[in-house]
Amino acid sequence: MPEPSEPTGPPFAAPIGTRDVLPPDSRRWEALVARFAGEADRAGYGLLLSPLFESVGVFARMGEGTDVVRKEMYDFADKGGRHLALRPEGTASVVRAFVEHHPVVPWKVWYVTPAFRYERPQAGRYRQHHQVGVEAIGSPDPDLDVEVIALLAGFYRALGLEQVSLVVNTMGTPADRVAYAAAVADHLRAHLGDLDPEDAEKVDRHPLRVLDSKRRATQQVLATAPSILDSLDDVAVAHFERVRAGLVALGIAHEVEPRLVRGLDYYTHTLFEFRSGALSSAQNAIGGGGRYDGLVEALGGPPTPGIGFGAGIERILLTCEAEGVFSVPPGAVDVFVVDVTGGERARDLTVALRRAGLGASRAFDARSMKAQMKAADRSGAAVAVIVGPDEVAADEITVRPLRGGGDQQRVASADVVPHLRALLGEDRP
RNA sequence: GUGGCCGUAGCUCAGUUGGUUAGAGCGCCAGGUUGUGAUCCUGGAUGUCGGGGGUUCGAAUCCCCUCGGCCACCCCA
Repeated sequence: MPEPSEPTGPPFAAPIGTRDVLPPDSRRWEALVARFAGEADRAGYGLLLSPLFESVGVFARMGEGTDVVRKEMYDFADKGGRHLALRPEGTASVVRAFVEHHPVVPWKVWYVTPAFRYERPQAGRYRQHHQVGVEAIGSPDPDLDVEVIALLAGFYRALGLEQVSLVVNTMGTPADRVAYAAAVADHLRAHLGDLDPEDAEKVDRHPLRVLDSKRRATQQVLATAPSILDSLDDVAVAHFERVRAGLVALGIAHEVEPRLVRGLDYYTHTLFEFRSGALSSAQNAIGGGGRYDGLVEALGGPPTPGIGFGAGIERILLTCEAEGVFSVPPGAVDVFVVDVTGGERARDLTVALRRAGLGASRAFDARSMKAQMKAADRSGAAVAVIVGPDEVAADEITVRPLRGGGDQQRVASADVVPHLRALLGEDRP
């Protein structure tokens, strides 16, 4: 027992950068995930469930030079001394599972998962955020790139979002990528003194990351940097052309941004990012991905191409709010049982109604009828079923519509379920 | 990791140049005669003013530390 003089209050709160999502807000999450699942299912993608933590090496394959690997991972040693890490993004685990189970290709899966990164939180950025995503592994066909991009574009559209733009780029073949990185590094080294100091540090470690720097000094140097589009081989050009043609054919507006790099090292060929024009914060990337034709091999599998995307649930919901779309009504049961005879009848009737397929709730603690009716109203139920001494004596119950009018009436106990079904509509179970 | 702003009831916020038992709206709870919600009326509970320390006769108000939130950089979803 705390001393009266000691400060009270909860000793614990959700860790920095994390949050609880409570009802009714969580309804939006349910609905968003259900919508995504629907889109993915219809495109032939199956749900993949995989562990939230992996050997740290699985994620390290994202690139030793990336921030996500270098300083943002939640890694730890378990009691057996294994070096593990909480998933910082979705793709690596999927690829690991692919290598482990060698399914028939193309392997098309979707997922919904938390992702953990040790960063300073701000608007639209959390230490635990959540992503939905898909991966399609085993085919180099550029039309698969188009399918994946179209899937995400269709998801945004299904939510009602309109202020979403798509930028695409290509990193070319793995060889192109290496050659281009070298060319960029050469260029940057030639102008090392003119670069922003922060960016200058990255030149050796990760020259491509410098390309999308927003720093003014660096921008000057970048103006004369070589473009990836000039150093692609024929295969890469053909791939990119086919992807763009597919997007055009499907009416998916997009722009080519040759400086688009994205944070993960494994990308080859197609790279894309969806941005919201409705978010005021700097965190406007609401989904992105690309092709990773070397990653399966890096995780110990045979040379196998792959492509996928991840999309951030928090940011998507922020965008929906900003655009005023995808509002989800609060959950509601069909029936609320009010019992002022002690509660046994409410106990039995709610379960009976649920067994009959109806949504039913009730009040507890033997509260007054007024209080129970208040709770009934708050529950969102369409009707209240009232049980009092009179009803018990007559072996009846009272059915009272709570919205949309209609008079209450007494119904024989045996007829409750059919009566409610009729009242609630023909589409009821 | 760097910098700026902020932290008062469950929620949104007032709190005058530091001055008596810290307020409002919403929400919650209970009443408004004997069994009926959403409207209306009345009443009530809840905060040791994020936490700790300091200055002062006196601190929600000033100072320091700390925790947390927000915003920008960075990075990304």
